[in-house]
Amino acid sequence: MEKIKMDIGQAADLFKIMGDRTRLSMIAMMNERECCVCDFTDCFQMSQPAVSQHLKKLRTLGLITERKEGYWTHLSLNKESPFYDMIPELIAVVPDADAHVAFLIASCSREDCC
Amino acid sequence: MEKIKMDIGQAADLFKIMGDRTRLSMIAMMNERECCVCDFTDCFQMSQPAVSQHLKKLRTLGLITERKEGYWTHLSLNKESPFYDMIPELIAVVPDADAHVAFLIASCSREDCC
DNA sequence: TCGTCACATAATAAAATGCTTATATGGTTG
DNA sequence: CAACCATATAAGCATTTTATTATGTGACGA
Repeated sequence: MEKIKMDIGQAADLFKIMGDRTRLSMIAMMNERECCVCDFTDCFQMSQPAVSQHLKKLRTLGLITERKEGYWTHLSLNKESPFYDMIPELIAVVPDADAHVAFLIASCSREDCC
Repeated sequence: MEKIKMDIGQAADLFKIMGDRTRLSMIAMMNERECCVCDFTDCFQMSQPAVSQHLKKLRTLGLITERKEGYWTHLSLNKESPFYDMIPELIAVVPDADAHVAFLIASCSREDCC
């Protein structure tokens, strides 16, 4: 196991990515289970390209991995990321994150996916 | 003791404020000890007004309190803030935060203050 | 009382952010 | 092959962020 190398600037980059309600929710949801892109377009009240661009930021930071299957793209937190271990701990600090995630996941109502 | 009320949007606001290297460092330093504004102008390679504007954001979120004494303004994390309990936990998640804070505090080299 | 010190505020400019609509892409299905 | 579906990318735009320089303010000390 390699030693994690991270300076405070990289930590700030992670906080910055999490400093948006939509992305924080996405991360918290993926912390619970693998999610399809369509889950996110279902959950959040914004256009599909807006969701896609938030995902791009998560990808650029190396936070997520994808698995394509038929029509759908399934997203997970990237186990190889140096941030991977931090994420559950950061989410755990947020009061009522569990309830919020449960609510969001319940509102992903596609039957033909996920 | 009142129950903390916080939705995910407010948590995102906190992450956003911490999503800047300078402010994250300031918060981590104040998590260690009370700091003077001059500590920050010493530590960070930017103008005094830039430091002042970062502090304004921390104030606007209600994250800090001040104590004036002679020339100097001493800053602490605000115990009344709903975020107060979260901060040490969030800082604890950042690898090597301790070493970084120690380095920064060591570089605050005023002898007539703090 | 006048200059100085720590700090805040104003004004401004450059860059980044986050949305929108329109369009492209690549696998799927008929 | 052709239409379709999930998703990405491009382009445009308003807003926000973050720095800089210049200036204001109020406490302190000679």
